[in-house]
Amino acid sequence: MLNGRTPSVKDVAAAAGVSLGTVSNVMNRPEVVSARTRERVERAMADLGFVRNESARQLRAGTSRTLAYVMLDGTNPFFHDVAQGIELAAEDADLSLFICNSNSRPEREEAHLDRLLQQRVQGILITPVNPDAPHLDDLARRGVPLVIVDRRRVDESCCSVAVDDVHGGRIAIEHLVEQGHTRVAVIGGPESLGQVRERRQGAREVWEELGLPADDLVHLPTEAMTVAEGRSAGERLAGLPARRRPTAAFCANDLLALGLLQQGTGAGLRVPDDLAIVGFDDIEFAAAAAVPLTSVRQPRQELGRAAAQLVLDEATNPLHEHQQLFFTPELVARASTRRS
Amino acid sequence: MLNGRTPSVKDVAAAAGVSLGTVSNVMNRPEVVSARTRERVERAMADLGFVRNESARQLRAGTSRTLAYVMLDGTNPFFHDVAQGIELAAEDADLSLFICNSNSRPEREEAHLDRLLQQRVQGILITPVNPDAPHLDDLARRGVPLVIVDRRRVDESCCSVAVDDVHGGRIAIEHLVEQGHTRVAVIGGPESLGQVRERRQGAREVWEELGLPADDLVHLPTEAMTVAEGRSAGERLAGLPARRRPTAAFCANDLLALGLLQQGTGAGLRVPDDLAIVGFDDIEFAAAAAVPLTSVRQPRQELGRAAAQLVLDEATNPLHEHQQLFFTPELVARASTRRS
DNA sequence: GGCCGCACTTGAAATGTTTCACAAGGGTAG
DNA sequence: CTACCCTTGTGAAACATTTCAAGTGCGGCC
Repeated sequence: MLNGRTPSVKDVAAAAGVSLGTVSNVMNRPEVVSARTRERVERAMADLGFVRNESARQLRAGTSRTLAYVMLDGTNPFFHDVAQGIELAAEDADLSLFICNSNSRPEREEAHLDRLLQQRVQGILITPVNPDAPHLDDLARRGVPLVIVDRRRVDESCCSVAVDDVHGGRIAIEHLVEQGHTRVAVIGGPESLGQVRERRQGAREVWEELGLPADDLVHLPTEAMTVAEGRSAGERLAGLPARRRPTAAFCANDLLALGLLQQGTGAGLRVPDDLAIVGFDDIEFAAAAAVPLTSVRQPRQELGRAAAQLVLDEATNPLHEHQQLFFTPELVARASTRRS
Repeated sequence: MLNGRTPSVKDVAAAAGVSLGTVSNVMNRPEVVSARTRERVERAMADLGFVRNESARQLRAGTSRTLAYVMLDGTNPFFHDVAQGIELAAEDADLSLFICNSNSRPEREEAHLDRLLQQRVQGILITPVNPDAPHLDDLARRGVPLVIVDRRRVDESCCSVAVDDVHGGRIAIEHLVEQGHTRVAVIGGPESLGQVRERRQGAREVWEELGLPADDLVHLPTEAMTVAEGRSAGERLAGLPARRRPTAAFCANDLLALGLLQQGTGAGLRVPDDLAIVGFDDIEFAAAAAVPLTSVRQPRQELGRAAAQLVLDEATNPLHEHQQLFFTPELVARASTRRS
């Protein structure tokens, strides 16, 4: 009778000798069906190996049971920690999480968003290539709950969860100056990333406030935030004339810092004595580096969890108002800046 | 007329003055509809901001456009590289990829599989906690295309893609012995992981073949394959009496190796002079460690890509036969074993 | 003029679930 | 005995799409 098909509620109903509606009730409101029938239906389900068809459920209900996170860069563990935080919150709300990766390419990002729209996901969390891109407005206009993670829009037209990057830049530099450094490199790029700009801005602010000469805060731009680019920055650093060469570096993220660390030690520098290094994000590998890395810690999982809560609020609470959540990063001092 | 709803084909049809069927044709077989009508329909779609409802499509078509990968441990970058390979293949086939993470917990794994079944995904790729678990049989019996990644079943009852772990263990030890080591630690666990067993088995085989005393291959079990466990193994290693203490360690994965490396250098050991280290997987951070790590390289992305191709074959080719794909790992020698 | 074939379009059926108004039956209060 | 309620179960409608057999109109050909 099933001739190979996967069984449907109809088959279960037939097998248990009840109506469709009753089977549905067993699944969705078991309290309204008598113990005897319920048992009979459950038995039939087990016998037939029934599995509810989520598409049909969703079609009827008009809403899916999934959230989605579009991450910016799958090679950076930071985003996986954020995703983990989201997943925990999603699990609590009994939702699935769809994880996508734009790999910093706007066209991939758009393709993913398109798919997610088609899937009618309940809400979208995203660390966008460009938080002010117009296709994000489209989403908001469509009424899809949307939260921007680890960035924010200038016009605050949707929720966002981020860290105070300017402050992060400040505490990194304060720490280095406290350690006695007076010539510091600031490494990061591309300039199009708001975070790079803000972290550097924080650095510059403090530098100025401390009355240090602007020339001694050396800006080394990179093309991406990767280990490889960190190494390349290290080479450029080594190429500077000795009297201009910084004794410390503040990297806009930990991957850059790890690359720099590797290149430096490979070239015979002692860290931190010849070159002190501060990273940003405090990914797990920062602490596990052979010279454990001082880093500006972002509450990675917490970021994700908070973002998920915002998106759920937007999805379920009619009185929802957009919020810009801010976390304050902290400096975690480790061996890479500790004077021996 | 739409009163807030998101527009459906029906609305588009009305707006364009055609029937439902025609709108559907514009989307799915544009060649059968005249240029004029097509244009009119497309205009209507754009005006209304129509987005196809994937649930309805899927319900009618009976098949979804998604694959899923259930990874074992989200904190290990290795699995993300595998996922990346799968994603590339999925993208080529115009499919979405659902990424889940079981975090090595069987109950999370089952919960994820349940969900995926409900979603009627086209195929499932999984790095299971236990490849021989009966719930995997269920999937196969249900006819869901299934590929096991980086493990294999003893009964070969479904496709799998893996690396020859015994061989990996062999080349790691061969390399260390070539470098002159005659007392070597083998670090890894828990024993329930087939890979740990096989990598160690390869190590033992070579050790024996070379006629070295069994006692000098020291087994240090760990509770998990994490950086933290690597550090703890390092402490135990340091606690051994000097004349029994190995001069080299083969770790069952790179996270352990990184932990060991960190603990060792922190305790003042010189790597590789006092302690040589070989890891396994060759994750990106292995090369980027401050003492770049010698590692047994798995073709991570390739593994994922091949697995995706197998699952697609099973999903689309009626003549599909289960295959056990094997890749041969290679040793990548770096500073952590190079005698200075 | 009638017929055929072609290019395009239509409308209804089907997919699997949930919901909801309603029915049936049994118990209870009046 | 009746009227009512409560519990339990029913069956049809609705969701948005795709598919397919059938229909429409048109031009050409005999």
